[in-house]
Amino acid sequence: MVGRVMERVCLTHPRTARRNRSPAEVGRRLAGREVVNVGRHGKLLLIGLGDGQTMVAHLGMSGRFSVCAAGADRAPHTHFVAALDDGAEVRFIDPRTFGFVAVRDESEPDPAFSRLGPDAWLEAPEPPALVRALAGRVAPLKALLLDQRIIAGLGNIYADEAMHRAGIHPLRPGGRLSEAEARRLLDATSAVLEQAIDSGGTTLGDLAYLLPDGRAGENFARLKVYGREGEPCLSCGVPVERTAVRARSTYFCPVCQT
DNA sequence: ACCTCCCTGGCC
DNA sequence: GGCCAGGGAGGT
Repeated sequence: MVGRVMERVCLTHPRTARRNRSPAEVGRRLAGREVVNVGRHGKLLLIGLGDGQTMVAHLGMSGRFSVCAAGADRAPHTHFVAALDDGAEVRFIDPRTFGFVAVRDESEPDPAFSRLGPDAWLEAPEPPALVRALAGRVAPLKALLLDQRIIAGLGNIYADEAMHRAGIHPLRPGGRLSEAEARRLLDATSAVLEQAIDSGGTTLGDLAYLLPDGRAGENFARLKVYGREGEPCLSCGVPVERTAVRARSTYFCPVCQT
């Protein structure tokens, strides 16, 4: 993708372009730009365009990117299409429109983009730093793991998986995590993400998430607790339980996680 | 620091 | 026909 030029860019849905003034503005500012580098911070995809410009995208709940031939059939809910100079098209498909595609200039920083904590995969904190970040917090650890200002990149599935792997209960007050537990949690986070990445990500039954070539990720079969309410814990055999934290389903083993 | 809302497909 | 899924913003 690096070195490709987005010759024509078309956005149609106002919600997909909501981080800028209009779909037309995003299209206009991206058209003709070359992809200089591709990065990521937490759940934000960062496409460097040079000259202080960055294309920023978030998949939200149901968004996915597709890279295909320019003439290929267009899936429903295709809200962004960029025609590249090699004949391919990059498309953003997002039924629920929780995702977005934006363009920003470094000279006009958006506060919403600058509050992210360290990336969970690329720059995970050391245990003492995590303990400090959680000090005094009484909110359940699960809620704090979903707070992108503390650690960026964990969503509902991987937060549950990491806490299970670390043997820590999701309702534990965040401030009551020892340094040893913080180390276990960070090691677990790293292992859970590595496995998910190696597996191509977690495609659920709704097929909302797919790889850019259309294949499904294989990580669903490797989940230990998420979506397994009532099924035996793979470590101890006790039924996995489900509760709600901040209106998010939270799966855990009542025996393995303390 | 918490609650509500946004949005659609799939499912009961 | 109504409910559920959930990342993040905004309001209280």
